[in-house]
Amino acid sequence: MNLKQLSQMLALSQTTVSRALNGYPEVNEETRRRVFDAAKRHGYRPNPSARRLATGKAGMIGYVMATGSSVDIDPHFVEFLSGLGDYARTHELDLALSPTALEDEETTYRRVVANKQVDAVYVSAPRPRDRRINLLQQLGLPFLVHGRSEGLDFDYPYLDIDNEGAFHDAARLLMQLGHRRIALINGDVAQTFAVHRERGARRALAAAGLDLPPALNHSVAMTEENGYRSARALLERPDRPTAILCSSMMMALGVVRAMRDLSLDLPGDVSLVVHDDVFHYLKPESFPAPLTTTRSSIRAAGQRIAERLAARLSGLESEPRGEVWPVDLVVRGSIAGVRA
Amino acid sequence: MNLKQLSQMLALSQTTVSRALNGYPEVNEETRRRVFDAAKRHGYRPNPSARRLATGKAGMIGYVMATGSSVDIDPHFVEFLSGLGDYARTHELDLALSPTALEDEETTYRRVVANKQVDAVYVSAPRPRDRRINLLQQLGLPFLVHGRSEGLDFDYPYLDIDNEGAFHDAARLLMQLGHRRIALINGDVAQTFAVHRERGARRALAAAGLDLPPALNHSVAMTEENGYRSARALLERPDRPTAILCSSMMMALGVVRAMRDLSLDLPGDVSLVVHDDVFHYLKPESFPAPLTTTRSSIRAAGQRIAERLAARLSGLESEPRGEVWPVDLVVRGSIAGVRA
DNA sequence: AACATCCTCCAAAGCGCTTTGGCTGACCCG
DNA sequence: CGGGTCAGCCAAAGCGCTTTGGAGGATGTT
Repeated sequence: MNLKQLSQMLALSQTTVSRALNGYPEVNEETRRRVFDAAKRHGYRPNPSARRLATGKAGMIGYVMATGSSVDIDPHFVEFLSGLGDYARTHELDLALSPTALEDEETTYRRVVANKQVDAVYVSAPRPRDRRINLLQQLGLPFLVHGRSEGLDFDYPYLDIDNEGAFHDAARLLMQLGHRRIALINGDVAQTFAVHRERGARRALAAAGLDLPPALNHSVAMTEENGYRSARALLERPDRPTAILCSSMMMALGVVRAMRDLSLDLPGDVSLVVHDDVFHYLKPESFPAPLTTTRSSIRAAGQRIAERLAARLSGLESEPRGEVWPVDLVVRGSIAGVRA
Repeated sequence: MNLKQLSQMLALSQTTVSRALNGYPEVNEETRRRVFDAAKRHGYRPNPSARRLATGKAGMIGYVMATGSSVDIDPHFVEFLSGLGDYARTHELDLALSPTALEDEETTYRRVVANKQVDAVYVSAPRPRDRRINLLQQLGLPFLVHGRSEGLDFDYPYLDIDNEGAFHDAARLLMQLGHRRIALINGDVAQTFAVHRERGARRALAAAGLDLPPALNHSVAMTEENGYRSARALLERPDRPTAILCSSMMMALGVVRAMRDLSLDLPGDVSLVVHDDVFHYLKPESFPAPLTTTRSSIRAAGQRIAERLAARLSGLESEPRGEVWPVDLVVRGSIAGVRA
């Protein structure tokens, strides 16, 4: 059943039927009603390909996904997708994933734009001076960044959490408990979130006249194994830190393993604060001591991003607004006052 | 730059240019060459929307993704996506994700088909008598199943690993080491893979005249917490099992936590074999004792599935062929002979 | 020399929708 | 009562591609 058939059925022109369905004002309400229910009765659905061709709108949001043997997609991505889906499914909004080699990212964005495959894209894991953002700005494709870049000379729409504030507060709390040697096991500082977390920790330390020496500042890919290695390196130092800030639950697994290997008690010997993105499959309570965490649901972020993206598509949102969510600091048993 | 412009440029008809580009035979090789390089020089790329409308082919593969508060997307999905992307990016094949509420799955599939949004779909996490497979068969949309269903009265294309064989071999190995009370902490038996794993374990046990009593047979969602709970329940029994087969690394984390809480030694008190889907962020070596695993890379499966899906799109593959991969049994330190 | 055959290429008709640019008749106003 | 306004509808022109149904020559056949 297509437009033509439907309009013949109703003894109306395609124009009128199309307009009725798309909510244009120049059609009698009575007629509109007739059209709507004939459409419903016959299960008419406009053909998206035809509509795309005519309007140039795709009705999809896109994601350019870098893959390849050197690229490990973040497990966070799934959680994010869940959130995106939560919103999108209620709006029949689909997501187009365009896989790309890391080095062809730019080409892929250009292809996606040239082909009008999507109306907007979201970009994740932004870096300082992220080239993708520059590119998208210049290509004029609507986008939304999950996270933030830095050092860009224009505004752009994003949704980020207050990573700096979170790690600042966490560090301050540790210092209030008497800790002075605090280490950071961070994600890759090529990514902005990691830069921000380091900055937050430093700011808190600086407020007490303290420093974050390179030896106590690790930046690695967020895997269990890297968490383990970093923790070993830190905890085997003669002046080992009495507290650790850790950027991911996965790495935290490695940290507690290292502590065990070294027979260190959590939180007796070392306090631990971890950032928790809220996974259903691994919770802060599942550790030798329940973890104190900076918590922010990545899934909720996915929902919000889909919502804003949809708003941009329908023209409800247009300014390059940044949105920063505060982060909960949830105190549990993995921190303690420093030993006398 | 569109077809019309390009053909004017070449003083040829659109027909000829289109045919030249699409490899039809009725065009002079000399002409074809001219066309090809004019196209390249001017960066001509056919507009996919137009092509879709004309041909009815979408050039995308689809995935109907159930989301919702009651649905937790599997972390395995990311790994799978990586694999799919590895292949797809070299072929400019995009993936369309259609989020859906669990209860609207059928509607969503129908929508996707009616809209001709994709040329084929893949379905994951199949269940016995999976209704999606029936539906797709009946709708005539090409598809490929990752995993297998059961109890269907027709053949369909799938890629699965030999879950039954894997758990059979693992159980047999444990018995060769003298174990007699072997427990299973399985995924949700509503899913076929879990059914197969149970079947494999049972078959091995039966060969030695042994049984898998309900008390030793747990089927739960594969989270750390569930792994912990199941392990606690098992290990607090007076006649606790001396070995555990576990369906996921995440659950295995819970298992070792339970063992620790109960001061049980791995592998001294309890042997452990775990299925490993090969994640970069959590490895079998990251456990109190390196885990003996049944190993099969889910990422490799993703690659292969993309490859077969592409073959189906281009008509190279058409029979409903099932493909079953053997699973490695990798022996590491988490198993030991049973104590005297 | 007349006719059949290829080989190349082309004009034009879709694919199903949106949108431009009217047209018609009812209603209002001076 | 003639002209203007406006609501409501329509025909037709795209959007950019593929594909059908030839057409025109060159070549080969008898």
